[in-house]
Amino acid sequence: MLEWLKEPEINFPDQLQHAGFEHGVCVGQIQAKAGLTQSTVSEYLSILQRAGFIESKRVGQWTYYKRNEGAFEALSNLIQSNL
Amino acid sequence: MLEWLKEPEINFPDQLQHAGFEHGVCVGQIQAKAGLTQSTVSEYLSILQRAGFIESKRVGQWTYYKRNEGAFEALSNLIQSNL
DNA sequence: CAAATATATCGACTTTTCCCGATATACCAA
DNA sequence: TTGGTATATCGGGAAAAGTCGATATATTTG
Repeated sequence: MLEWLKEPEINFPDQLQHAGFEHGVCVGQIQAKAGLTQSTVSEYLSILQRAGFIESKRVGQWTYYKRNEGAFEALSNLIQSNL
Repeated sequence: MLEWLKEPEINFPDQLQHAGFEHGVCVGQIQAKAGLTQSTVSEYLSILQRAGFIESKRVGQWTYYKRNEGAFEALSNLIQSNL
């Protein structure tokens, strides 16, 4: 999912017809692509958010998730310096 | 354990009296510091080795493990470029 | 407000991981 | 070769993570 969110236009072309990608990709799109149930994907996304790898933005009835690039940079640096 | 192996002299001073750190630190030393059983530590180390993070060298009845710094560098780069 | 849609949360079940004791293997010393 | 020490492997029980269906919450539309 994290890799998918790197290129929303390529991995979630369906969303383009309804909304842009300013705030990220909505749960339903990710769920469809993942092939897991709605509840599983929702929980998974919330875990990634709590871990800081993605951010969420509620817009109407949709919740959009997008990557927090800083977290990946930080993780990369952490491995390089502390591990 | 991976962090411990960064500075063997500091984290495993006992070993200095018996051997150097050229080949790393032996299982017993790591086990004592970890506070886990011998079997658990042995298995853990073999997993880390299979993953490429450490290398082992058998010397007599001892097996010494040391870090493979390249693996950490590679992981850091992987996160930065692919994730 | 009622129905429809999107997402979140809950409880249970399954799968995986963690960690142990027991035992096997390898090596050394006498 | 026998006994002692160090490490590896095996089998199982406990803990954690993954996944689901059912249900709750939030939002939009009529």
